[in-house]
Amino acid sequence: MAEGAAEEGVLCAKVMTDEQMEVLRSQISAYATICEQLVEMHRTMTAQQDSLSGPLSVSSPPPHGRFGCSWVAGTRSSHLFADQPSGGAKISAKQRWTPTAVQVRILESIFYHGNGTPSKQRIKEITFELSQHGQVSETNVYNWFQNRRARSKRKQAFAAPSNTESEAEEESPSEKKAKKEMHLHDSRQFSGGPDEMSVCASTVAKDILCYDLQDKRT
Amino acid sequence: MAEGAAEEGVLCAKVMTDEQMEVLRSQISAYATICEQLVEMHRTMTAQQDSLSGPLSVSSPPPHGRFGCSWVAGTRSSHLFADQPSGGAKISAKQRWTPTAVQVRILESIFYHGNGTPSKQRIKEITFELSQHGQVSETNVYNWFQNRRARSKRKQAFAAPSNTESEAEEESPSEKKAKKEMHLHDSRQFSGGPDEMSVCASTVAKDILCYDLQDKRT
DNA sequence: TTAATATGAATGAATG
DNA sequence: CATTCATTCATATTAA
Repeated sequence: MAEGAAEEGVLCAKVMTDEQMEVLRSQISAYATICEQLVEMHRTMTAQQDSLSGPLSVSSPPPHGRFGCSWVAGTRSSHLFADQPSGGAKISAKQRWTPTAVQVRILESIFYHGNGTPSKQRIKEITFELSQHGQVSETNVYNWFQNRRARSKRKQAFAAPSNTESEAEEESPSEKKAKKEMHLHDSRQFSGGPDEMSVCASTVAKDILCYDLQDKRT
Repeated sequence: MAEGAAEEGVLCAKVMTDEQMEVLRSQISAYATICEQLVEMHRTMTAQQDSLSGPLSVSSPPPHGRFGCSWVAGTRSSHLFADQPSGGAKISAKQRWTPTAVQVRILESIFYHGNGTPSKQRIKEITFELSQHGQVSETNVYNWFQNRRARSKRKQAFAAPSNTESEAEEESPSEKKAKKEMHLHDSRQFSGGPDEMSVCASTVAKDILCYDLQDKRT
């Protein structure tokens, strides 16, 4: 259905009232926030499972110096196969590190902050901070920044050419995916047009709704 | 980008187009669904935690790529009505590039021709050629070759032992259909965990939940 | 509809 | 740093 909005003409100068806009914005934002909060809560709760609430056994929380199996941090575990004999050695499954949502957020934030080349020292710091939210190693952080840089750059290179949006083909009227390269920091406001609202909503404000949600769980 | 459109005050009987209405409905509905799923997951997890507490030491839960990444970070979904600029309403567009038959043929041909590593420049050329037969981006081409290479390698890994080995690749473009071996049902039971052997339980639980969740997204 | 497969895309890690 | 590899995720397509 390729329509170039030619018959529109007016181009929706205004199809929604401010009130409607406001309401919708709130609604969507609320949902987005709740979702995000839930994910975080879920993660936190699971982490807590580790320390407290161990009626059966205690299973050694990360003692000191060296954490047991740090490299098996964020095993994604797609399907059911997670039985890991926690005995002494079973290091047969080397899953790659998977940053948690919080970790990603932190990393993105730092990256966005403008440091293209974190020094060794900086890496250490970041690693430490991230370790508060999950297992990480300095190598992970290092790789992450490397990849991040490369990716950004390549995206830039690919996005440059004037992508003549010709007519849709009869076969694949698909649209090029546009990856968001925006790292919007915590701006607690929903300013901007409707375009922004979806983005803002998912990154802003997650303190208040937390309790609200906990109450809601029936 | 705040595109104004706020001080009109038309107040018509109909302030939203049907398309916009539809989009918003989908969006909100999607959020609602996600929230629902998350709440349920959280609740179930809480129950699990209560009954069988699995004090695993590490292994953060994986609310990551499965779904978390896709809607929290990814945002590949429709951008609300962020397409008012003459875009009209094609929110239900496909998100994944699907090469046309002709494009596939060309790609296969090039691939077979022996270019294992198309350079950036080569990518551009190929992209241009393909664009004569449908929409493509350089990223698409890049990914295609990446995937093609990996796939060839993998397929080759299995079928080779007792016949003409050291072969290049299958020349037939549509000869990639091959058998798939089952998932490795490697039941690795916890064998000899002397002490800490309560790690598996909770992990399994989480996996189930995760799986459940991802399955439900429809 | 559901399950299985094929395949485009995302990304951590490795290599030069 | 620049590319590439390997693994996994998400979705499109097809089969049961």
